[in-house]
Amino acid sequence: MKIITENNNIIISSCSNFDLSQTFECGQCFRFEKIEDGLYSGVANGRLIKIKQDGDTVTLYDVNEQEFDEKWRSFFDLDRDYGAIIKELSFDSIIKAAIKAAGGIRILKQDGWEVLCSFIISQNNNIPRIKKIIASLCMLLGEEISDGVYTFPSAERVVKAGVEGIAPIRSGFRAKYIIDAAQKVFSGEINLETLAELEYSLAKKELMKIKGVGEKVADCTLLFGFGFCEAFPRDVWVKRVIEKYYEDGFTPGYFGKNAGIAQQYLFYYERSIGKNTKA
DNA sequence: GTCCAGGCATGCA
DNA sequence: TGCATGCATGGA
Repeated sequence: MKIITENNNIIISSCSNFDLSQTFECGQCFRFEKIEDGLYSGVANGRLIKIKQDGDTVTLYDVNEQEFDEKWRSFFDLDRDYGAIIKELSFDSIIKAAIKAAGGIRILKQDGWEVLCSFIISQNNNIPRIKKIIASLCMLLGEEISDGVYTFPSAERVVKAGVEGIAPIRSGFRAKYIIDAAQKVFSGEINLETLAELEYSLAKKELMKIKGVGEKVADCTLLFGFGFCEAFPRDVWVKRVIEKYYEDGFTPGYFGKNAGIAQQYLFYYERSIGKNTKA
């Protein structure tokens, strides 16, 4: 991997195990959209960013070196050796096939509060609608940083809006969960600043104090927002994979300390099969 | 009209 | 501890 700055763009070349479309379309984030082939735009780290991939070259537009080092390097998880992880994980034919299909996924290090809130919204819901609800939450309570572009609202803003206040986003029964999460985060009852320092099981317990946060939402939050790669969210797709291919041979801990990354490969893989075989 | 969607809270055995 | 059911909403 080589990184240079050119015309206030960051150009990353020889970038292995990094595929933008897999990374943005594996369901870990909800605020990035494809503008054209290989070009994505979205809001993260409090700003709008455009990013493009051409072969193994990735360009971040309008980003200087300092901002890249402070924010985007960790956001795209560029310092993790995915090659080594893939090698370690390639111990059965199923995960091997999943890696073949999804080995370019990077686990994005997103804002913890945003991830928590997003995955509360995700429950018993479909991805297009999850995106819609999040977009309208941002428009309703976020900060407009440029024309029609909004940041994700703070927990404080959400608490102050209340269940009635967020009614326009039409999140249904999840509204009370969103408010409970915002209340606990804003009050400090749950401290997201120090959550990453806890042991995985303790961090998970903390998040599950929130109404509407069960094992799956907690695991997604820990994996996508707090760097806990051992978190293995069991959603319907992954449960399907386990039942279909592993039967009884699957135990907690099967994928080890990078179970979360394996989970994303399997999730993407199983969904892509569905898409390709739909006559 | 019916079913489903990156689940969870609740009640009951 | 484990299992069935309801839940808001919108698209297929």
